[in-house]
Amino acid sequence: MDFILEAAVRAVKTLFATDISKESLGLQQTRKEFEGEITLVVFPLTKVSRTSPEQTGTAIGKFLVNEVEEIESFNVIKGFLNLSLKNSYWLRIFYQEINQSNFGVFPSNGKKVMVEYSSPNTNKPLHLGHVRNNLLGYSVAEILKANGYEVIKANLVNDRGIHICKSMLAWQKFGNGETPETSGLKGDHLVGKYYVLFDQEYKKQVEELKNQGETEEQAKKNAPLIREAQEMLQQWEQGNPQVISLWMDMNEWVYAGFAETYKKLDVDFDQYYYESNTYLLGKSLIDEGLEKQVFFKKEDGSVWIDLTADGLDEKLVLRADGTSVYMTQDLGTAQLKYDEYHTDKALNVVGNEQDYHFKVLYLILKKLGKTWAEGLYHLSYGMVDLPSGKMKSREGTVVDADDLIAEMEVTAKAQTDILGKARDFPEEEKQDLYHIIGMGALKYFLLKVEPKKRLLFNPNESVDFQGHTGPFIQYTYARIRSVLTKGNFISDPNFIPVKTVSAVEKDLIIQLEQFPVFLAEAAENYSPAVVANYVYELAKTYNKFYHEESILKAEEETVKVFRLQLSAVSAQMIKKSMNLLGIEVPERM
RNA sequence: GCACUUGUAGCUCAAUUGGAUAGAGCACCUGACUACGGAUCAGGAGGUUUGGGGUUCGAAUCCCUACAAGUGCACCA
Repeated sequence: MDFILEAAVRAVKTLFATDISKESLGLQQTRKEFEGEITLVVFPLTKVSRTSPEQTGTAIGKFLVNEVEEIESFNVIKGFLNLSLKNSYWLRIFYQEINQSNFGVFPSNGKKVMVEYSSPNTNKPLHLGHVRNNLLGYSVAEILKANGYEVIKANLVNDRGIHICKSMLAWQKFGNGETPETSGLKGDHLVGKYYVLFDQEYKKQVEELKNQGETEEQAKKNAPLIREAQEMLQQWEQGNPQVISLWMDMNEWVYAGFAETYKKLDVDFDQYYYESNTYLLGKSLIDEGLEKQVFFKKEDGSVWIDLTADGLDEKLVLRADGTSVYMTQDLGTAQLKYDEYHTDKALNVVGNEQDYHFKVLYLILKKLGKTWAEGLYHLSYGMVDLPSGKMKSREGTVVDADDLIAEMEVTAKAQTDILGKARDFPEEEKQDLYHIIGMGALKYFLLKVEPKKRLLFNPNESVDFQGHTGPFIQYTYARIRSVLTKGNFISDPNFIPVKTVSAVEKDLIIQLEQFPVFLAEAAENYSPAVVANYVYELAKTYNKFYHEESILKAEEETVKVFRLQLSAVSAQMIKKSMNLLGIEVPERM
């Protein structure tokens, strides 16, 4: 559309004797209710034209029709100059851009980005909140890849700390040697069971102590179970062989469980980091900071940074006993990641409860003089809430990831059975289909919302399969595939181009042409929701086209071929967009 | 208490980054198949964009203020 802007600049210079920049002009798609495809907003130009918006628009419109070959006609409504472009222009866009194999493919931009996501604790199975994280991280990584970045997907596993010791201790005390094999439980669920059990037993002890006259605070500190857990953590840090061995066993169970869930979610990682390896790393950075006088030491030996000048607090970066805190560790991990990959950007996909932490983390790194810290970004997303409020794993009010996935497949099967379309599919294809549709519904549901907004999930109302949903888009794809098959479509370079296009066809071409724009916007905003909304609009436009124009019974063979080509490209763009969201599309459903 | 985020139809979400009469889906009502796949399409009804000020030719969007919800403010991670 640059040529229109350039012509408009010339128009302003000729008509009003003023130089303006292209950037100061606003082009937008013409609203559906008006004639035309492209609209120039002329309000800002009335200052230099010194006439009404209507007169200004008309003057520029006349100039453009005369000067620009591709512009067919114009109309002015209020301060909006609506331009209609010639059929030949839209057909050229279709044949020379959209219908080429490299359409929508961004060349490498030579930049490297790491996307850290998932980052689970190893003391309990994944729940709906983690699902949102995983889908977001995966999708953003794919979107960046499609924008020409080299992407490294990383998973920082939180495999150490007091919470793991709680599961370990409960297992030791009450587990009777239970394993995933003997219990038939998925490893992460088995470990999670003991995490819950710990909490239950711990609460009992606290109650007992309170009955004996201790305050709540005292009781929470003095309960034998928590003391034992703390002791276990100390032993872990000292390398006690029994504790380490138990820790390794239970972590293995959890990893096996996670691997299964990741597979079902279809997410993957190029690099794993383990906090048990990285938690000590930050200490050299603490020394560095002390040397540079970015940090200061208090009398008790603890190390702090004063961020009050930046409107934040004083923040502890190293304990008095010399052990590392969360911040120490994350400073170290950030440095480690940079040293290994020298990335231009690095994202942390982490919930918005940690907004403050990352703000501080990035600021500290900048103060330490790490220029690469400019490329760090916290992709913060809202919590997933239930109608009853927040999910709490210890109170059993979580929506478990594995249960949810299974339920989605059951619902997908039920829907498919009602419609009866897959009745004679082979059994294996049916199973695949239920998974594709169920996950399509779930993933689309979670990704169509802007990341930073909180998400309400009602487990009692199953996720929709109609309307603004994943299955709607999948259906559109499957139907196109069906038409292409029936029309014996093979992409043939020796086609005869058509000369005219209908209104819907034009809409569809415009929609398709927008793909790279939205793809770039999705990357800029780190927002899969942009892609989700785009592909929905595209599917809707295609469906309208499908209903209004006959493809296989087109008036002429050339028109039929054109419509098949248009359909084929639409299918490709739908598939491509859905894949960016981590959603598969079925060939039939 | 302080800080950050959010507030749009009954419900779930959009709004080309300040542009036209605020758009979709679900739910509700009315239509469209002797079929290129009805998980679709066409139409109806539904709004003081939380309230109040301000900036602007123009505000859901920017500023101020009040309210509501969420999150954070550990020598936990």
